[in-house]
Amino acid sequence: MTDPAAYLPVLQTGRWFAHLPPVFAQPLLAMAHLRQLAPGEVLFLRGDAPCGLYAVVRGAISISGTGGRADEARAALLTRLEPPHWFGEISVFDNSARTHDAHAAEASTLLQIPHEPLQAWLTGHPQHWHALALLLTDKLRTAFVAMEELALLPAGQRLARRLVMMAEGYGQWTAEGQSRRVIGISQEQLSLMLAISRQTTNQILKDLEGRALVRVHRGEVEILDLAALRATCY
Amino acid sequence: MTDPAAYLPVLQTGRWFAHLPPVFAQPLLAMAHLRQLAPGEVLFLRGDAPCGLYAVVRGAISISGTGGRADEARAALLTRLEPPHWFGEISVFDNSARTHDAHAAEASTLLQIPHEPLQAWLTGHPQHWHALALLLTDKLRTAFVAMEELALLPAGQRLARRLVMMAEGYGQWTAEGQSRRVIGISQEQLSLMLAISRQTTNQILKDLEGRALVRVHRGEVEILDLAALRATCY
DNA sequence: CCCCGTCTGTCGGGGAGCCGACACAAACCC
DNA sequence: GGGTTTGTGTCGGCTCCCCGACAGACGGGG
Repeated sequence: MTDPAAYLPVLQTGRWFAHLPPVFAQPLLAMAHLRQLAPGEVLFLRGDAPCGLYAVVRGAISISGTGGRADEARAALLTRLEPPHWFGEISVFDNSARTHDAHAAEASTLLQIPHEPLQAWLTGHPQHWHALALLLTDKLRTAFVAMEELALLPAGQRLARRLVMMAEGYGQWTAEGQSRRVIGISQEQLSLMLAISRQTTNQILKDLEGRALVRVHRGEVEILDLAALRATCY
Repeated sequence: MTDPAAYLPVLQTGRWFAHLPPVFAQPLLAMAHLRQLAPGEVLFLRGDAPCGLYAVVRGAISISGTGGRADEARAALLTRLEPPHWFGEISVFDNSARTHDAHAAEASTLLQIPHEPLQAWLTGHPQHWHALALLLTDKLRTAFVAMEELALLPAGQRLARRLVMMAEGYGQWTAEGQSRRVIGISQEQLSLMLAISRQTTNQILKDLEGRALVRVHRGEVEILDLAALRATCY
């Protein structure tokens, strides 16, 4: 499977790509290269020069921030991107350094639209900057919600909300109302995403399990009652 | 002073507007209306329909989020926008509801570029979507930094960093290395921006004052030693 | 199969920061 | 000028959550 177009069905499950006009979607695919990543392999690091736009079509990519200086170990995990998420668009717009580290959480396949060809094509078809900018507004709206939750909500509600969001693909799926039953993530990683300690995360999950809202397995959380889970967020 | 062009000198002090090509800057000004706001007056609320793009040219606008439901009193203050800040661009791009409330923190003057004329003009000149999107990337980068600080840093360092950012106009000024000596904001508002209680904010400020980094007045913080203040952030 | 690395479950101590309370000072308004 | 409103300074109790510690469970590789 060396043809990016083979992943069209996956890409179509994403809200952004599915709504793209064909005159933009087709050139995007035509410019795309396939990129295979082994588990743990680094795609780019904070501060790196722009290298293009990416889409996850298989596996999962961890987006994290190395807290300040290199000698400081504490890292914040921002999110975990699964198909059909697009990312890396900030540098496409402002031509500046990467804001975060990106590395493969598991064996993954990416579509890469390299920086220079993309810039050249957009220069010739500037009306499509608008559609591309919708990736930015999506992320900005998500970031605002996350900030507010981080500032105002106690750990339990933050965790519950994040589980709901992850179960629903962060609202990026084409299909309305659909949700994933099993979320594949370790408690450790979950705690890093929420700025909660691993121990507290475990405690909250156990509480949710006791209330029959989720079931906890090794390396994954199974959603038993999404509606009730959403209700605990208030 | 009823002509938007009269505020050109103010606008030119902003990084974004100053770097705009004249073929975009001039039509922007031509479409702009002046808007006067009394202290406390509401410009728009979370959930409102798009009403255009704004620039602060006098006074200050508070951007805040009403935490979830109306009956819940706790509100997070996101930021305080002073000249020559532009804002409101998210809705310009995705045509969706406002993410935050905006109200005048003091008597203010705004430039408003109404939604429909702006959309129409951009449809005719789509290459300028790119420049407009730089407002989005600026805010996204700022939001990422804020999220990481909120997640990882203790209250004291967060406060120190925010003071530095405010003294430097959030990096939006054309002039390099310049900074404001006095920041006009009450401790109450400062605490809301940082998700710190009013009492703790006061305690930290008093500590900084004891170390001769700032001086605290009623409704304002005076920066005495910006370099030393920046050093306390690590 | 067994070993070892990773993940999970749980306890208890300690601390940062929240919250209610209250006194006081500065601006503001008739 | 007197009363009101808004902002500042400060205390002590309390709570949520962090953190170190450790034991057990699972799973993958030699």
